[in-house]
Amino acid sequence: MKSDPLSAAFAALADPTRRAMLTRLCEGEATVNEIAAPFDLSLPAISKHLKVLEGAGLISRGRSAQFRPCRLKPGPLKDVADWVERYRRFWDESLDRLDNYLKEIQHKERSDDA
Amino acid sequence: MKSDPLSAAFAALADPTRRAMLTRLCEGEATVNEIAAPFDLSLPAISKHLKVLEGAGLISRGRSAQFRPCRLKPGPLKDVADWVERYRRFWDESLDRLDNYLKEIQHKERSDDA
DNA sequence: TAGATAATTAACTTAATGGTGAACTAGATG
DNA sequence: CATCTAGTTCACCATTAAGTTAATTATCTA
Repeated sequence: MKSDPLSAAFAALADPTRRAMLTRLCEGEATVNEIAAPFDLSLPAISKHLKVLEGAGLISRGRSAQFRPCRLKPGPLKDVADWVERYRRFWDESLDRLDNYLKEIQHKERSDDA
Repeated sequence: MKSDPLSAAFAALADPTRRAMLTRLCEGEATVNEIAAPFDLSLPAISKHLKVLEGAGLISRGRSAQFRPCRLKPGPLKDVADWVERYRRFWDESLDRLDNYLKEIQHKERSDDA
């Protein structure tokens, strides 16, 4: 993994387990065991995933008693969104082209029917 | 790397070299050597990066003579944008909170002055 | 045909990732 | 104090990633 923050964010998001963890944290703070519950993974594996998310700045962790509650830190998600947004015109254009193509096809088929 | 398309897209984007390649392709089609030029990397390394991008569906490659021109295929970028967008309210909220916090601080400092 | 150019494939090294079980730390509670 | 709960760290293993040089394929051109 490269060390720049944006690369770290993308790398952290490249794992479906970690994305699911973030989705879970949308509902609010959760302990490690709560986060672990849906996954068929050992606790050390969960702990490592959380460390990756924390390293990317996507979550932060507190302490209360023997719990280490995690919460979402959306900063890097905004950076990812900003980076990707610069390409919006391309997919908008592509969809336009697809749309035009489909219309063209339909038009042609209608002419064929006639 | 996980095999689902969204994970593949995030993983492909987790490398600054590959992100720079995509940025280059915003300007239009380019050959492998053109893409390689700005980087201090061997051609096989470039070739591998392009294969990762192609595998993630982020570029497509044609052929004309001995050239293999690459072009941007923005589909997966839209999927990434869609995934990340679901978190927008969180960073908006955070910025709101930061904004409120800063206003509070300023207000407090003003009271201190008084 | 011979050789130059564009790019990929092969074989290999090194480092990082993702997982495990076992041992450990910290705090709550009988 | 003894023990249970929450979670991390350690030591290890298998797989994948990212890079290299050398060899190979495909196409154009003298």
